[in-house]
Amino acid sequence: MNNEVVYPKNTSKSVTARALAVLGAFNVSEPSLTLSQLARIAGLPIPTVFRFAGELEEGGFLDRDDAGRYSLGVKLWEMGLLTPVHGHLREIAMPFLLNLQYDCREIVQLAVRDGVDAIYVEKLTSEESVPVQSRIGARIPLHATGVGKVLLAYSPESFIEVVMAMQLPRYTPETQTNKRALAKDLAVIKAQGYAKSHQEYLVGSTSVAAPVLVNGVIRASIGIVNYAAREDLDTFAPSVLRAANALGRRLEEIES
Amino acid sequence: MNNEVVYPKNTSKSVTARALAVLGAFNVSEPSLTLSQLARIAGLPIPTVFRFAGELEEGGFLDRDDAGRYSLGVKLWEMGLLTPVHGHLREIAMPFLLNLQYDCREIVQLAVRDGVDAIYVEKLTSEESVPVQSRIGARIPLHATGVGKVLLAYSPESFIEVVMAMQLPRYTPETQTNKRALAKDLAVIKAQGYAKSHQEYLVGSTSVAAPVLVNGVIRASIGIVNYAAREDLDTFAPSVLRAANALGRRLEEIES
DNA sequence: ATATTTCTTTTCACTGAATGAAAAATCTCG
DNA sequence: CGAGATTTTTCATTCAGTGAAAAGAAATAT
Repeated sequence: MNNEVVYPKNTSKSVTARALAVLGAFNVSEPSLTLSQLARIAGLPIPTVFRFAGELEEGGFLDRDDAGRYSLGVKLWEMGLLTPVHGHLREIAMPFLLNLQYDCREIVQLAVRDGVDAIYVEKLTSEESVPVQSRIGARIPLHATGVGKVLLAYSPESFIEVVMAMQLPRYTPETQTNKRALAKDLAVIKAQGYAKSHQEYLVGSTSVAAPVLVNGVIRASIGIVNYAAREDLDTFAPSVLRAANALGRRLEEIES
Repeated sequence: MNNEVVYPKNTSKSVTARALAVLGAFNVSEPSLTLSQLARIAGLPIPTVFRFAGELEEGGFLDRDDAGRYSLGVKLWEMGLLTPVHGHLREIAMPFLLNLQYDCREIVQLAVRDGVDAIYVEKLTSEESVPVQSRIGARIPLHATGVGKVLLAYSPESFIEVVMAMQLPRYTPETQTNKRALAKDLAVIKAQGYAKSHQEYLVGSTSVAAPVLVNGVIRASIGIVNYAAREDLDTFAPSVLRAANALGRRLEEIES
């Protein structure tokens, strides 16, 4: 008589990796999830997720509302603040961005490179209606925006080659997907010290961006954008440059 | 012959809790740690932390620099952005804060209540030299600051009683630690719709704060502060009120 | 240059903690 | 109120985590 229960092989992942998968289930369009959704997205059995979620909630990594829906917890937000990208860059950059915003009243952006794309670390806009363009944390291509091209232009030659070797997606008719043309763009940017971009990513958008150099090494990029096809945006180029330079100097000062 | 090795009892905590303890080892003053420090602070054996740290790094939750020092990873920052406090509050509030900053050029703060204290969700200042007062993410008492007292004043009576029953720490000679006097303060705040605070937390600081009400329920508090004993700060009270009201209305609109 | 200390990484015998099917409890909605 | 979906508990089973010890690297002193 064979009444033994079959316990299927525990698939690959470590306990820690599974727990993290639960946190990883959330994303911008689904910032709040039920237990079953969580389990489905994380690819784990419901009781397992139930256990993890309980522990994560305990630690403040997850929140659970009255309806039983989970969302990421305040603890994660607090930890994010301890991250170098926030604590060491955004925090220091903020006054410079604010003053730039004050000067030109355009959308101000701060971006860094992460892997082969750029991430918006901060975006300041006084427009109350939220245009979902360029959320903070959003990843954008290096070859098709002002801040992106600046980050690329000042990167080491070896890295530029890696990016050039990739398939460069086209977003608008103006996107530079031709490697030779892009290389020329980058040269121009380095020559004049800042980048102009005209609807290369989004039709109607124009941007001006400058590098934040710390002891000559690119650290971030500051830019202003206008989505309403404003042609004379580069009258603000000196302001953008001033902000980027000042931030670079401030960072040098702090790190010395 | 007894040569058996003694394997001591595995102390209490679950695997997940231990992994999270590793992340929890970081804090504002120690945003970057070596393996040994990490192990000491987390209270775990080095090899255990070594294993965890490897997995956490794998998932982007930790970063390791060339010197081998660990810091919290970009993934955590990205997750923090998905948190309701950022995605649903800070993001929407930002333009209102920015415009308020534009109007009065004072330090602008956005705070929410979390447990029995307030947390700064955003702080805008155009001052480039960083006064470490009120970091974003910092917890501040409810009874001794402008934004705190507003959050308290508009909280349910039952919660106010809980806070009143606590020992209210004194920070300056002006701090309201007397329960009766504090209750009167709160009544005044509700009557006039905003709070004034004069060096109750830090000598020399003055603040004005107003509630962000969503369908009549307190959600956050917006304030301006000046650390240079500026007496006439309340000339900006109408601006602060306008910003807080506008944000409240915007949130109602979005949530309907 | 060499010894000493400190920190990081690997190994491995051992077991405690995680697992998930199944059942029970609870919630939802026609 | 009953059928279906979702959440929570239970529990027999075993697999993944454990941390002492030793080896390997770095940093620091002699």
